[in-house]
Amino acid sequence: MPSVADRVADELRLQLAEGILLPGTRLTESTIAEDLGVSRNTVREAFAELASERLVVRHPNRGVFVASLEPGDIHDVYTVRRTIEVSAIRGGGSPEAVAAVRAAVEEGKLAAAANDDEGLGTANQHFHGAIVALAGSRRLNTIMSQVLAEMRLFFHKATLDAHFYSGYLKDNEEICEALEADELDLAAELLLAYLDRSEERQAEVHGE
Amino acid sequence: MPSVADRVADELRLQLAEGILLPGTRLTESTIAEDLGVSRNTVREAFAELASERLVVRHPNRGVFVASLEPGDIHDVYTVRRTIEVSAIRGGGSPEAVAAVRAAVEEGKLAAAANDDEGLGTANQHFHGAIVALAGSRRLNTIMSQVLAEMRLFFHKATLDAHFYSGYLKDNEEICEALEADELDLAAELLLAYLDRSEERQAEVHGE
DNA sequence: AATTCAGCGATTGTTCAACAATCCTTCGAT
DNA sequence: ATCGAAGGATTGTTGAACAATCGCTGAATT
Repeated sequence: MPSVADRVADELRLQLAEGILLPGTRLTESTIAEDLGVSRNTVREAFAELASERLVVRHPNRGVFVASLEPGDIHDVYTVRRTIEVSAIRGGGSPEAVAAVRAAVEEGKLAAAANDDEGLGTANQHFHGAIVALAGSRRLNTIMSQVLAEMRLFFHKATLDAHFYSGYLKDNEEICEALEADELDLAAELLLAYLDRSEERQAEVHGE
Repeated sequence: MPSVADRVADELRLQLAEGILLPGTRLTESTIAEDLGVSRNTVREAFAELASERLVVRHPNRGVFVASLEPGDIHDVYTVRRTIEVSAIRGGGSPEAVAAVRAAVEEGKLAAAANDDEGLGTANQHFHGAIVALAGSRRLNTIMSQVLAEMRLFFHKATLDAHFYSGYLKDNEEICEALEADELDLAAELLLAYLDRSEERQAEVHGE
């Protein structure tokens, strides 16, 4: 039932997440229209959607390019994450919402046991998504999922280091435990420290 | 140099903010295309833009309608505002950013002296925009401006009461003073209380 | 009288073809 | 080597067309 434009956007989102389309790549309307067997106009609508999610940047009269994050953007993204995630965890959340956080932690453990780096990454994203979901706000959830989608864009460079996420497992476990014990201030503190460290690493990998 | 689609979106945004287009109104592609002298396809792109800002809702195969916020949405919007604004004010901000907050307060005073209800409303929005700007994050700023745009949609009912904003002046003054005195916790507390009260009022006006 | 349903009109979703405007590049002139 | 002008490619925008879908009207049925 989803419109064609939506499916085109989905397909592109997928290719962006998979790293098939790397930051900076130019997306030509006509070629994508041909490749996916749709009209140029439809591709255009899909582009508008992706642009509103910052996955893609429009250069007027020049075309759309896969968004590439500069150091400033990295800090900015983490500022958003600190704001939203820390606030969400400070508010606690329903038992089901907390259970979702726990589930994400376990998902990460399983992925680690299976040596599944890809799975580890998505588990980590689920974890942080679940944390925001604690606030129970539809809008915060969509904001967060957009931010996470944006981050996937430049995670590909980061994931070259196979052990990139491995250290996060313990952090997530600790944060989750504090949350479950209703030690919200502690949980918030741990989360904040985690985000700061994470930003540092990203800056390293991405910095010049 | 802005594209035609952008100008169409701007025009519609204006009409939405002005209350010319009220929530629930149906927007027909062809009539808008004619009215503004552009192609239907271009209107379509503008719709996509507005939909991504939640100013407008797409009902597949039925058309787009001016977004109308239900009670749940009101709470949701205020949840976002509490999260972002309180976090921003807790972080303090550069002297210039604080000065911008002060400027918005004075702007409100002037509007009040001139009995300019409209001006009072925009001054209030500037105030809260300036608070978020304290965080110095581009993304948080755009998120906030979208939220404010969303709120303008249902402010029209609220503004029927001419004294709706009048009470806010003192609040803003106090919050600003606390901020200038670097009493960030106090400022955050005042802001939070203000937002809670504001949500209550909105719920009253809008609630059934 | 109320209900169901077929058909109709209007609107959206999508495609296609065209053209102006703009940008990038290449090539030639200086 | 620098500069600028022509050329090609791509985007921005339009207009027209058509299928799909929705909501409604009005007729047939119970």
